[in-house]
Amino acid sequence: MPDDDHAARAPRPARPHPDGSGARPGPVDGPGAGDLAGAVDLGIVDSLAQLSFVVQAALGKVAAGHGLSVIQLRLLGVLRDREPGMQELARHLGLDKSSMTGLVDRAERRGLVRRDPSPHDGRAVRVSLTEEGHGLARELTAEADRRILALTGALDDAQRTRLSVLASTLVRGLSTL
Amino acid sequence: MPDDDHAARAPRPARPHPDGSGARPGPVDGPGAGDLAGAVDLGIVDSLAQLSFVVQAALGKVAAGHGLSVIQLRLLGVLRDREPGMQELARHLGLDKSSMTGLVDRAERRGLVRRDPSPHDGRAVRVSLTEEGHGLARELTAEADRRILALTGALDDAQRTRLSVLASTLVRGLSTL
DNA sequence: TTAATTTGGTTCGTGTCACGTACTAAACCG
DNA sequence: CGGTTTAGTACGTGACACGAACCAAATTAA
Repeated sequence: MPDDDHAARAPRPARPHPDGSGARPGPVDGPGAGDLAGAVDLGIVDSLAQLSFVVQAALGKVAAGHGLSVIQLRLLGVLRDREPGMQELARHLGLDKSSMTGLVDRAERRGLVRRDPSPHDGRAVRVSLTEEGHGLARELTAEADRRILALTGALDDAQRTRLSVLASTLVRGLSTL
Repeated sequence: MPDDDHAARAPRPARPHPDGSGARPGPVDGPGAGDLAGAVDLGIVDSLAQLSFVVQAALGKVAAGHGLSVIQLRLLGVLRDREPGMQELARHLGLDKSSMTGLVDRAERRGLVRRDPSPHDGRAVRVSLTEEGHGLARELTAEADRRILALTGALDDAQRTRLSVLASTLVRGLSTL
């Protein structure tokens, strides 16, 4: 097989799907947004939902290629430039602290991550990447770049840039609440 | 915390995060894309990755609000305008057929979904929404609309439309491979 | 300083999700 | 008719996530 599926694990919608269909009446889609010439517009909601599934699927494949889950990939990503405690890690990933134990346990068992006692706080732990973890993180980053870039194949450079700026603006707008 | 979160259940990164950080050196980011005036541009890869997590988180909260997972929400979404067999359902969701049994079992147990024998094929099953399932699907759709729309708060109408068109184009470009 | 409380982490039990393998039965092919 | 595909299920395994309970160090209060 070329590259696509079969690698398998983690969600990957062969056929995209927002939270459902794809050919639907269009719920909110405010004003008469769409129906330009031959342009497609699923509406902001469906388009973003579908896009998110597509991107997640891409990340899932990258991770699966190395026997990892998306959450493990995220973990490595966070640790690339940080050395947080379990609590902080949980906040970064949006998980409960009790979920972190197992997550880090599994990563540690694979030799990707290390747990060191915090110098300042007797209870705390500092989680960091091992050498192997760093290497893998680099690979994953590169592959994710390639895969996600490939997804934008239908766009020309100008469109890609616009999309990037819009998405960045949106995301920034949230974190800067 | 500002935001809201706490609703809780199912994956939901309160703080966005692509595959990791957020303040990173920027891996591939091709040419000298970013750094326009005051504009932010995380690069196409990071922006899409982060966006996907944000959207997924939003969908996760919608689902969690009704005691569902994202995948269950997707299931209901697919079934809104379809009455597929287990196999076809698996294709739509990008899952293995063996995963479907449990997924549908749980949905059925909650009274959201029904399994009827196919009239034409003695082995096959037709999965469909119950009345309750339809009602819930409608609610979820409406809430997802609201939530995702809210995410785009940092964008004006023109930007929202552009984002929608670009995302649609990207997604369409994939399904039309 | 001691007592009470907050904070960082782990443990445990439960439920969901997804996989792969194995298996039954109906449908199809030759 | 016999052999093969096809639709679904059953079973065992492992990852993931949660909440509640718990310990120990750290911080605050009395």
